Amino acid sequence: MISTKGRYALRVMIDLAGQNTQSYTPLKDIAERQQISKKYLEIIVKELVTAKLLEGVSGKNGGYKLSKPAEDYSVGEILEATEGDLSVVACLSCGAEVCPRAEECETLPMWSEYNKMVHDFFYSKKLTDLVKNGQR
Amino acid sequence: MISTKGRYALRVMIDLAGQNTQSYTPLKDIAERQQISKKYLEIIVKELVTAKLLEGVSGKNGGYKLSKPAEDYSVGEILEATEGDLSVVACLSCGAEVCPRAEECETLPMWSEYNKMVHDFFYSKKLTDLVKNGQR
DNA sequence: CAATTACCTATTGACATAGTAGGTAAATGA
DNA sequence: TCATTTACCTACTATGTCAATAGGTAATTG
Repeated sequence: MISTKGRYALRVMIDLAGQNTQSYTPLKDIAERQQISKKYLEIIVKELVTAKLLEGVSGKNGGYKLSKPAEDYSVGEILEATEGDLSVVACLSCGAEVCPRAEECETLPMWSEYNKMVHDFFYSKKLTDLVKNGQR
Repeated sequence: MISTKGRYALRVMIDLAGQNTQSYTPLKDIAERQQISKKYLEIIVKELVTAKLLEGVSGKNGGYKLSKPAEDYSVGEILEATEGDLSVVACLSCGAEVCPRAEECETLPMWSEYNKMVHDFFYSKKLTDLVKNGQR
């Protein structure tokens, strides 16, 4: 289940993709437009900055902007920055210890297949695909 | 993320699919074969019985058995019985209140598409598909 | 009637989720 | 220089879920 964190992150990115690409947009404006608590967004946006998906600047006329062209973002990278690993089962997570039953596990092949499907879905989906859908 | 509950449920079902279809298999045996705490399995199996996927009988020679032929089970129905709704975002869950932003939501179409993909994946996957994979 | 089995209620510790509260640091414009 | 605006930082909290464990009762059979 995708949590609000990842979903809000996506909405922030979509919002920023619709703004002027040169100037910085204050979080306050985004929070108002998206109807999301600004305080909570601070946490989320911070993670996006850490992941280098956004740039932030303090002070008057400061705010956030995309760190690359909107069409270069996949939904997958945005979700992973906030939700962490997109793995669908624990034993396929990045840092997971190797399961001793892996060889004989009857369900592992299905989980791998599912994992790949989910990964491919979100990485082939681009941020700009969403903006277009919304404007229709 | 699929939790242990759903994953264990699936392994119980696979285990039972490999047993005699007429007799009842005690949970103790399944727990030993699958290396899962019997106490924890009790909770899971109970939900499978409630969902009519399994039949249980008390007493000597009692235990559990499938309530229909193995090939008639989809992975989806087993997961939903234990994990609850397979919905990938809160606003697409069964009993969710209608989101007031649904009309203008730029992300909803993608979540719907994702939801359908996940649903189709698990409902087209059959219990017997897994057993075959494991025996290979 | 004793053994075996399912079935039932309650509790626990650890962790995640979805925030809130109240500050400090940096940049700008007057 | 200084007030304002903004990001950035640390800490806290309430609620809920996960993954079990504990200790019973009820049903069935030999």
